[in-house]
Amino acid sequence: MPELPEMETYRMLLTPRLVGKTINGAAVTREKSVNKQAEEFIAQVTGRRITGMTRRAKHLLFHLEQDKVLVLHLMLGGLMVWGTEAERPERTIQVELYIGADNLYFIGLRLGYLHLHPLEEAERLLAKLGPEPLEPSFGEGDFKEILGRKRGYLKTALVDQGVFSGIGNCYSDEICFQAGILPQRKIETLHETELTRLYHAMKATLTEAIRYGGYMDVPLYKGDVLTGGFDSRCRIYDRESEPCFRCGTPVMRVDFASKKSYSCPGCQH
DNA sequence: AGTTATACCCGGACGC
DNA sequence: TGCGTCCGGGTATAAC
Repeated sequence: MPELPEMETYRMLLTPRLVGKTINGAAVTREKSVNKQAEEFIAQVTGRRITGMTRRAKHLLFHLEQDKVLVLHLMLGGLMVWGTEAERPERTIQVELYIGADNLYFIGLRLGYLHLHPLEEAERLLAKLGPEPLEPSFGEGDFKEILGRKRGYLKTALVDQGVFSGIGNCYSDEICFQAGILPQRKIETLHETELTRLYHAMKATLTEAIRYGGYMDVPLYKGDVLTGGFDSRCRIYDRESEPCFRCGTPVMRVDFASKKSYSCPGCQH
């Protein structure tokens, strides 16, 4: 599911394609995906220029003229396709934006949404999110202090958007694997050196995932060779029973706290 | 404060 | 090909 690296990839790829352009129109085939009546949503985005693209956690923000912002959360299974009318995906499309000669198609918005807010309101809605793990100012000391305040399972804290933002099911497992720590460890049992490893694993894993375009399997546009490059670099996620890349032990799926989680019982402790 | 349960939502994968 | 069934999973919320 789209997490921080996937949304950051979308942000990077869409910025040169959208910023400075004007939304010529829109279509809403699933009204629940937007926060207004379809006609009102279309009327309010049409004619507005896109002034910038930013990301906060798993949210992608389309900044529009006059301090309006479209806040996108893809939740489970949501994705975007950028292409001409002829390249319209053979999928159910919930929302589409017409921008220049191309369309931006929003697909798989079941629980996901594209909400239009005044900038102030959007900021207020996003204010309760935890710090961005890749902010350069987010240091090892901050990481240890924040995690040290929590109890319970390590994985639960990693995917908690109020603790660190943007990490989901896949990357929490990848981070734990890289750090050599089991996701079902209780936070209070983690040693100083393990916290250090987790901090560096978090930075390294997310940075690498962004560099390779995340693990989404549908290209954003025809000829997009970046999106999804991390899929083949996932070390642990969704590899149940396959040999661990580090020690050969079969990867185990352990479900706890109503989450599925993959780890290696051989080299994660 | 942590933990668990539940609702949300429906496309698409799967089985027959 | 067609039709019915059911899963997925981040987030908000409530209850314990």
